[in-house]
Amino acid sequence: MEIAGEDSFRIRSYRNGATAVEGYPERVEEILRDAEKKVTDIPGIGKGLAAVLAEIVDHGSCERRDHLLEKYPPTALEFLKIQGLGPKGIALIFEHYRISTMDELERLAREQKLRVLPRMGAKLEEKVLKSIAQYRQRAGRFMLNYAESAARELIEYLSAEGGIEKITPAGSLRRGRETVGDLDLLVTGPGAGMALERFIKYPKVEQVLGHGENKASATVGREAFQVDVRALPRESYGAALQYFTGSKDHNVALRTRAVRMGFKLSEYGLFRMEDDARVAGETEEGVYETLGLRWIPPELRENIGEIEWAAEGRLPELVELRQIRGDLHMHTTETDGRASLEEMAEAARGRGYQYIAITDHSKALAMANGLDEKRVVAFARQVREINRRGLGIHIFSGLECDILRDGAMDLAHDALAELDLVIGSVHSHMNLEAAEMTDRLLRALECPHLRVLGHPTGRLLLHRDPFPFDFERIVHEAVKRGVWLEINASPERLDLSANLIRSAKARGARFTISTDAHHPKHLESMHYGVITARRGSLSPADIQNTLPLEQFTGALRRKAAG
DNA sequence: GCCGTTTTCGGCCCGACTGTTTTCAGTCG
Repeated sequence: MEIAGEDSFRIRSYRNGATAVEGYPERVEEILRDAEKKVTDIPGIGKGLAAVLAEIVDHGSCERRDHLLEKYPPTALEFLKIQGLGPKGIALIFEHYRISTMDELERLAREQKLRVLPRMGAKLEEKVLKSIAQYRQRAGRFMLNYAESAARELIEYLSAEGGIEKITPAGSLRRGRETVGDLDLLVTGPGAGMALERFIKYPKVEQVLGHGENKASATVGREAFQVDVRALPRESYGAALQYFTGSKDHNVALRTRAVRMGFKLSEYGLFRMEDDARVAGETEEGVYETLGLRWIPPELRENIGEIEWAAEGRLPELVELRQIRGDLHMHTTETDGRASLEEMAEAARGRGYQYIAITDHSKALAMANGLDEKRVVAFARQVREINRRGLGIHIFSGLECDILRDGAMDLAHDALAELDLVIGSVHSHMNLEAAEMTDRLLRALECPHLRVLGHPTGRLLLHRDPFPFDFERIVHEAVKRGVWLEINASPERLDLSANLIRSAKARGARFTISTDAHHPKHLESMHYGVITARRGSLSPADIQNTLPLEQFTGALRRKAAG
C-alpha cells in the first residue's frame, strides 16, 4: 500500500490492526464464528478492517491484497529492506522498469539505469549495490546471544577510557527481542565524545558508515553487525534511552499520550507545549512518571496495552531471573551432552538452584545414543541413589522423550512411570500438515506420564520456521491434562515465542523455563528464557520452576495422582 | 481506516540527514 501511494493514515491503520490481531489472545476466526463476540472489540479494528478480516478468514486473502499483487510482484516488500530505497523510490522504479527480483534491481543499479529517474543519482546506485550485497550476506538479523555478547565486549572496550557515566544498549536488544537487527549504544558523561572516536578505532570495526559529533555508525565483525554509538548530554539521557529503546509502536502511542496531555516528547526530552519548557528527560522514570505512568519494563514496550496497564497501575509483576529455582531440561554424556550428571549438577548448584532435572534423549534419537527402557529404569534408580547420598542439589530423573510420527511416545509407559519428569518433544517429521501435526500432539498429550511439552513449535531462529499445528487446541488440551508448556531458553529456539506465551497464558496454561543445556555453560542461557517469558507478560506464579523444591515436588506428584 | 472527557469530522508522532537539491522530498531511526 505504501508503494502504491495509498493514504498514509489508512496504511497505519492496517499496520496497527495487524499488530493488534497478532497480539490478541483470541483467534479472529473464533470471534467471527461466535455471535456473542465482536471483532471490533479488538482495539484498532473498526468496521473496515473487520470486513477485511472476514474476507481473509473466508478465503485466505482480501480484495485489496489480491489487487496489489496483480500490480506489484510480491518481492516488492523485499526492496524496502534495501537502504536508500523507500516506497516512493520503489514505485518510481516500477513505473519505469518491469523488474521483480533482487538480481534485476542489482542489474539496474550496475548498468546505471537508476540515475536517469527523477531524484536519483550515482550515489544512490552505489548505496543500493552495497546494500544488496549486505542483504544477501546476512538477511539482516542476529540471535540475541550474539548481539548481547557483542554489546558486552564493546561496552567494556569503551568504558576502559574513563569519563563515561553511563553506557547502555537500547533498541531491540534492551527489549529482549529474539533476534536483533542492529545495536544502539547510548553514552553519556564528559568522555562521551571521545568514546565515539574510540569506537571507530575498535579493532573489530570493519567499515565506518558515518561519524559525526553526536553519533558514529560502523559495522562490526565479519558478519557486518551494525552498531550505532550515540553521545548524549546528561539532561536528555533518559529521554534518549526511552526513545531509542522503542519499540516504534510503543513510542508512537506514548507520544500520542504526551500530545493529549499538552506535552511534546522527543529524544531530547519531554517538553511542555505552551512554553517549550523541559519537564523531564534526565531519567526514563521521569519521562514515564510525568506522563502519569509507572515505569514500563522494556520487554513490554510493544504497544500491546502496556501504556494502559501502566496508567491504571496494573502492569504485570514480571518474573525475574533470581526467582528461578531450578532448570528442568538438560543433557549429559549419556546421550549428546558434553558433561556428566555430576558436572551439570555442580554447575547448577553454583547458580544457586535447589533442583534440576536431567532429561537425556530417548532411543529414537539413535544418533545421540538415546536411552531405551532398560537404561531409563537403571537411570531412575541411579538418581534415587544419588539423592540419598546428596549432591547439595536435588536431582529429578527425567527424559526428553521423542514424540513419534504417529504421536506415540518413544518409550513404553511403564518405563516412563519410573521417572520424575517426562518432557515430550518433536524432533522428526516436522513437515507434516497442520492437521496431522495437531493429531500427533493431541495423542502425545494423552500419555499420562507426560509432564512438559518441550520446545512446542520446533522453530530454530533464522533457520527453521515453527511447524504448523492448531496451537489453541493443543494449549486447551495441555491445560486440561496438567501438561506444562516449555519456554526453551536456548537462544537458537526461544520456543515458545512471546506472542504464543501470551496467548497460552490467556487460556490458563502453566509454563516451565529451561535451558536444554548440553554443556554446563549453557545453563547461563536461562536469562534468555526469562526475558522471553517477561515479553509474554508472565509472573513468577505462571512458572513452575519458580516454586521452592518442596512445592515443586508436590506439583509433580499431583499429575501422578491423576 | 480508526477514534472520541474538545470531536461522529477532522485529526492522526518526531526530528535529522542526505543528495535526488538552490528550497525540499524522501529516507531513516
